[in-house]
Amino acid sequence: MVETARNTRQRRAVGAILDDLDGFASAQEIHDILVRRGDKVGLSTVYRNLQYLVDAAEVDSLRGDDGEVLYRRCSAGHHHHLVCRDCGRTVEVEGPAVEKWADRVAAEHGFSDVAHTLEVFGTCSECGA
Amino acid sequence: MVETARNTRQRRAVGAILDDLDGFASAQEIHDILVRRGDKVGLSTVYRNLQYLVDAAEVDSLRGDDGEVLYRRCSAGHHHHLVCRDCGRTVEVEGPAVEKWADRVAAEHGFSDVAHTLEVFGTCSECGA
DNA sequence: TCTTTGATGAGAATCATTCCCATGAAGGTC
DNA sequence: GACCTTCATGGGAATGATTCTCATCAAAGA
Repeated sequence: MVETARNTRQRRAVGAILDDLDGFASAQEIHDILVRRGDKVGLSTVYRNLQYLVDAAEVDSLRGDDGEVLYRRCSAGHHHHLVCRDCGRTVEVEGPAVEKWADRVAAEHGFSDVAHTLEVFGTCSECGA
Repeated sequence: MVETARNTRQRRAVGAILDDLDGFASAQEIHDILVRRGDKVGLSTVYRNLQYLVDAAEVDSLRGDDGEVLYRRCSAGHHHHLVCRDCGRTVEVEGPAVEKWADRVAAEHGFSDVAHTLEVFGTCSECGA
């Protein structure tokens, strides 16, 4: 018998929130939304399911300024984020030049097995008004 | 009378550790080194002084995978880091093209007040052997 | 030496996140 | 549908980094 992830009410609820969200949100925020909405889901369960989704590459996570981890459903493939630090609104962006730069710089210094993190933060046009 | 930062024993001790370190270290690690060395410095004081140094741009900080904040004395000016994920050895690198790319992308999407985080991780030549 | 005032430190407080474990419910099987 | 196995859940405790509090200390100037 093959092990499959169970399709629980709670897992569906977390997924539904992520579908509705435009930008990144913390586990606590997602939990708050669920509670306000009337879905009873434990905080531990929210964390667990977010982690499942991250492992399954269905959700991207990044760390905000204050160290909180933020989550967002994202498209496949390597990309970076332009995030509004006020409202969290996010634009996925690509930077082929950056990828090449990182690889080149690493190679120049003899580093192998290279990875990089790159996020751009700013204030979006709406929040800046 | 002008307000100046006082040159305390504890502040000098934290600075001395940073001078000796090659790579990034956490506040707790720095505190451990001080204690082992026999310098009696409170943990709060280590945090405070590191924060002073960061504010004074004498020290760079970044967040490791586990969310811990790491500190390292760095040269002035905007730069990024190529960090060995095994031994922590760090090379400061510059990427003017990346800066421009980030600003351009942000501007294209109407974002203002732009900042970015970029760190490159890899395995250095020594650790890769 | 004396005074002023920022600096220190020990522990409490905070906050996100993870752990624990008794209970619940998917999903397969008959 | 009843049953069983096993993973999922949840609520509260535990963890761990960081910050806060505040009584006490010690720079640095007068």
